[in-house]
Amino acid sequence: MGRGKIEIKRIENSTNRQVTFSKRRNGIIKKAREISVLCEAQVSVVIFSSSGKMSEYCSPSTTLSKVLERYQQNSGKKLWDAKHENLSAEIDRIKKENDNMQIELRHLKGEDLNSLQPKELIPIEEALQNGLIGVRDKQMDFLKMLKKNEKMLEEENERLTYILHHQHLSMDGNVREMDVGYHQRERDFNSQMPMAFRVQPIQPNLQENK
Amino acid sequence: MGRGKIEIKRIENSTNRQVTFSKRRNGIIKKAREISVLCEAQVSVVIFSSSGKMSEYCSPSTTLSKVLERYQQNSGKKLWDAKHENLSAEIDRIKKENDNMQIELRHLKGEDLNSLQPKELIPIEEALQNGLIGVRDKQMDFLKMLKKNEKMLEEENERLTYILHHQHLSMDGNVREMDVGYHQRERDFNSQMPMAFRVQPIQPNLQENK
DNA sequence: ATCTATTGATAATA
DNA sequence: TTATTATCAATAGAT
Repeated sequence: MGRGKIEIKRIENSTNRQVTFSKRRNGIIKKAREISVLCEAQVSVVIFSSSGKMSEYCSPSTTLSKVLERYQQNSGKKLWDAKHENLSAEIDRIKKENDNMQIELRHLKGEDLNSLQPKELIPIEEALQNGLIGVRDKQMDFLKMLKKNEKMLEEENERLTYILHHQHLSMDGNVREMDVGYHQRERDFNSQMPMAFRVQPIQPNLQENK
Repeated sequence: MGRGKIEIKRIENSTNRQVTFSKRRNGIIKKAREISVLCEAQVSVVIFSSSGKMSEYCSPSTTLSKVLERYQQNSGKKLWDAKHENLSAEIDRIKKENDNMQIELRHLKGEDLNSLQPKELIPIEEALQNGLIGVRDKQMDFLKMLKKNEKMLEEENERLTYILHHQHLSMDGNVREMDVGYHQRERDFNSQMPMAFRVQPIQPNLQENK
């Protein structure tokens, strides 16, 4: 259909090829539109030129996603399942990990022990003992920090009291102003100290045995 | 193109519509094939008739999946991401659960405690103590079972010894045959007992404190 | 892009 | 569905 018949094989002339692509692509999309209207068909067309330019057509009654969904149902072929399966496999893997940890946690909390053999209780007991040792060591560390902090504060207090006392002796300054100065200094002292070292309102239970 | 021009609008006659669908579908697929060859284009066509019959064409140099992958890259549109996102969201959810359990486990094992405040150590300590109580209770249960089992065996032994003794007194039977009979009876006794109650070669550590 | 001779597609029909 | 064929539509090559 043109000034001469052409063989259906690659058009060597690049310009011709591009021109022909444009014309035929328009033709295909027009045909797709027509069959959609004439026959109530659902059509999707995706075309990439050799240079990578994309064209598409999709019937107005649908979307490419819907067409492809239907394609998968109809053909049984899988378009995206490689990816889906990867994701699903990962989910399974993580869930299994999850279950194992859940079991381990329950055992450490003393639950579901009936399914275990006496032999299996030993490593759990050891883990719990080690854990308890670790936690109590840490609590002892905190206790030491608190003691140290307390001592520092006491010393600072002493120092400040000493200064205050000397100022009382050496001049007739306003006592209320001195008081403000004292609190200011204390605030600075605390704000330079890392959180963990400050006096906490809550005292953790630091007894070795309850 | 035909015996008469037609308007591009739904063909009311169902038979005509079906015939026209067939012809035009073939036409489109032929055109798709031709542009693929002539212009080195990558084409995918999916057509559903109004009756639901599916037809497809895809350039031989590619697959529908690849075309669609390219489509997504090129257009930025998302074809399957609803599903992907569901799966990805689940993965994220489970991973988070996983991480939390991992942290809990590490804490219970006395690891990574430096990131915790003193206050946070308390529930961990309590959990460990409870766990230890649970495990040791279970071990005590096993111990009691073993003791009970031992006692039963001792009593049975006593009984058998008694019988053996009486038989020695009352008749001149072959001692070796009696011995076989004794072992046979013991085997029956053991095989009727659940696994957990039998004497285990490994003795769990049942001390309250190491 | 636009033109147009020519081929190709297809509507009506069987 | 397939075949025929008169017509219309698409397009190859030229501009």
